[in-house]
Amino acid sequence: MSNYDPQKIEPKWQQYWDKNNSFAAPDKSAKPKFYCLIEFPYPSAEGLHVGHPRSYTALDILARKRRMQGYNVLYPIGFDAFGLPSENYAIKTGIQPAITTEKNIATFSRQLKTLGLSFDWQRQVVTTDPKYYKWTQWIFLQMYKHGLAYKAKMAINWCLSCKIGLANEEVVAGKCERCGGEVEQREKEQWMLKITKYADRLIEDLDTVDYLERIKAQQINWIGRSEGVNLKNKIKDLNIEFEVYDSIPQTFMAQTFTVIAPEHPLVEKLVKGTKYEKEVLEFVEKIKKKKAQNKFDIEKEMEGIFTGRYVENYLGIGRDLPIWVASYALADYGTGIVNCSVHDERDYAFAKKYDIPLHPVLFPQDQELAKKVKNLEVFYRQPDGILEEPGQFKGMRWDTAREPVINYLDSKGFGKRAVNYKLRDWVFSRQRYWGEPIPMVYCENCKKTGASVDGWIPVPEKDLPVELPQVKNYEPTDNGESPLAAITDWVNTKCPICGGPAKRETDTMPNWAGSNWYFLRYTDPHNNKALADDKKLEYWTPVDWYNGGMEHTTLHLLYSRFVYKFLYDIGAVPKKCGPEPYKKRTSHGMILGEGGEKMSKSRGNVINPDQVVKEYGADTLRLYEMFMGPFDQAIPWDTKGVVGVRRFLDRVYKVVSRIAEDLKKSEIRNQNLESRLIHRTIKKVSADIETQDYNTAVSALMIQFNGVDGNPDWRPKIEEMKGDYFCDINALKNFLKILSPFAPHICEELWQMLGYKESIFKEAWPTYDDSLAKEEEIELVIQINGKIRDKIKVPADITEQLAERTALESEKVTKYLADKTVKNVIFVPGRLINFVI
RNA sequence: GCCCAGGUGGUGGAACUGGUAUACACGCAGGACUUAAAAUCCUGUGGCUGCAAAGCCAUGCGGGUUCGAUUCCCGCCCUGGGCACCA
Repeated sequence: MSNYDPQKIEPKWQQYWDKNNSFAAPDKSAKPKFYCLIEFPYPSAEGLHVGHPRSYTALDILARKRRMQGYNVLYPIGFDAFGLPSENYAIKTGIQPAITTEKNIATFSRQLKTLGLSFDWQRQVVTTDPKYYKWTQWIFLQMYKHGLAYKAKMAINWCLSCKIGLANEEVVAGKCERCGGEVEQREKEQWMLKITKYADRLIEDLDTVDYLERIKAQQINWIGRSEGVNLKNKIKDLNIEFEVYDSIPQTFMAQTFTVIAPEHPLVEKLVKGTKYEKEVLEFVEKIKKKKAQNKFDIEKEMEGIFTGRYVENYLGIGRDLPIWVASYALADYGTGIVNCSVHDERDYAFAKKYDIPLHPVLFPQDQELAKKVKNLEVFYRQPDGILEEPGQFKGMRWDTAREPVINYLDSKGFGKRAVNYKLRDWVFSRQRYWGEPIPMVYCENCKKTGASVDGWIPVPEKDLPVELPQVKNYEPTDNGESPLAAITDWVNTKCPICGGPAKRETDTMPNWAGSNWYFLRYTDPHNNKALADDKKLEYWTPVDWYNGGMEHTTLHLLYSRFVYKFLYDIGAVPKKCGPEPYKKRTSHGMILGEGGEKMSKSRGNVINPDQVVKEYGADTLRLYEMFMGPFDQAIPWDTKGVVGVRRFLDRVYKVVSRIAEDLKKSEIRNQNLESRLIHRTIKKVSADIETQDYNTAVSALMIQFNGVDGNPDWRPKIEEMKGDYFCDINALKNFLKILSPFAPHICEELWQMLGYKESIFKEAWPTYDDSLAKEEEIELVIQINGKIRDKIKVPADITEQLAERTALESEKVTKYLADKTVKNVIFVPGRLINFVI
């Protein structure tokens, strides 16, 4: 009898699977298909993190189970390899990002392979491969042709230390998400993608998919749809009309002033040539500077200045509204101008500060409070508040008045229904080297001749990919241009329309560009003619189950849904695939360091998966990560827990290998020991995998092996394993089969020891008999007034009468019931009987 | 402030649809084996009182509904995640 040695058996089975192509997914099969997906990693120099295997193992378990259940399973892997770290490393060392990336991918691949994950490696995709990013560029061109990609001068978030423009999503609490450095606002021409056009569908179609509720909630929140009215306004003494967005127009009669965002282009026109001009423009500059530094505290530093202008006869009610520039007005939401009233908390505070007249029209029932509202002593807005104005809505509640008021404003021509979103269009340019070149050229001549409106011309599809040239200097420039701008050979090109001199776009795409659509490429990774073949897309898409980090909910997950919908609309993805890319989306929790803090190099609490595999084995690592706690929660690493799991596998190996040996020597007899436990375990493990309760699945496997109260009813105990003894081999086989997705190597090994020639993964997933999965005998709890007084062993299907009679025989019960009247008896079949006295 | 999770032993955590709170694992204590240690195996292990039998108290806090509440309702407190001047 040899001891469990994962270092020996794990590489052996990894090679076996590799050699036999065990997990290759054929594009045609009589079996039903199942596509499960994990977020492909960024191949960082640090190598694999213990967080990676948490998600990968979870879906590996699912993939292996589905194969055993008779599905044709696609479980692919690839690398999202564009990104800043490689480029920053290149800046420091001069080593090309392509070289670093290749090295890192090799490391990642090696590490992933030691974990025994059942990926189809032949379908690997790498986003930095020109054969891949050809199609990333192609998608951009389609967006451009359909008017979804456009260039705009934008105030962008500029990270002073990375020297790069950041999307709103990359700015966290006013700091750069990557480096934590200061972010300021800069004006720059940027390529934008019109994701806002899909905002409604991105919300509505969430109803058709099976995502965790919190994921849906977060996406809806992020998109931030708001319904209201755009009200018409005219500036007094100037022939300028404008609209303001109002999402709570019930109180329109209360509006007494207007605020405009400091960055709004209209500000200049308002004050031009007036005595207010100098002061207002100085104020605007001051606020802009403050905003840029993100040192703005709204509460304390709400600031404003009067422009000297008025809205004329607001909605025809005879009131002129003074127009103020206010620090709290946003330039890029609604129209950047707001009509304000006492019934908005911020407006109220602002008006109080600058002594602007207010006019309440909404009052509480409570007379005391109503008086205070009237005297402008408090801010007030409640759903059950009663409207005072205008006359036709007098006496209506604030909440029920909403729709009638909107209809009224609409019918009077004061304004039109409008919808606004918090979601902004997606800034798609980066002034960086290590990304997909944006396939556009600029031709001065074509702009003059009118062949192109703005001079921008898409690179013809036949010339794709626009390959990234090699550069010597990776440092981005302070003027905000990509390092590519310095490669004149590359920048200077011919115009595809007129053939004259033209210049290439030197910005590159953000690193989400490649991950937007990688799951489509897996279906047909080597296609040269299309991003993927229609037939293959139809067969595999949509993804059946996608697991990934919660941190990607508003970034990658939303972006890729958008891009997919676009591809679906233009027919690049066949209609048969449906309008949503992922049927089901789940999310795993982070693995924290042993102290409960985030793992990081600086804290010195990083656990290296290689080390764990070397010391305890991949099966132990896998099983431990599944056992450590609820899959969707953050959990600190605990090396002691790893030891516990390893002990379990040691015992399994010891017992099963011994049984296998003795079977060969005919010292053991196979006998059906009628274990009910195995039925229960199969049921529990099967269900838990589906609901991602991996921790309780592992617990059930441990109970199966150790037995209830340490008495396994299907196998001999170790001390009984001598001479002539019995084992329920069928139960043993089933145990190994349901353990195998969790700990594949040890199960293959033991399976082979038991004398089977084929891989255990060719076996069918075990079934169970539901009637046997139930307990035969139960402990019936006897309660008196809800307090437990005794427990008796009875058959599980005991009737109420019998249960009551048996219970009354208990001494403990009679003691309590003596000289008491039983008022009521509650019987819960299979659980308890409760006497109410 | 708003949205979403969550709060259970010394630790990670378990508990069906309102029905035995603390499964499984770690740790700890004791024992077996050993010259010894490690490993392994066995036993015990929520708290308090008690020699014991037994009893009482325990799922963040305070109420409520119920024969019975970790689970449902109301009001708080705390932790984590997301959003945050969105008119």
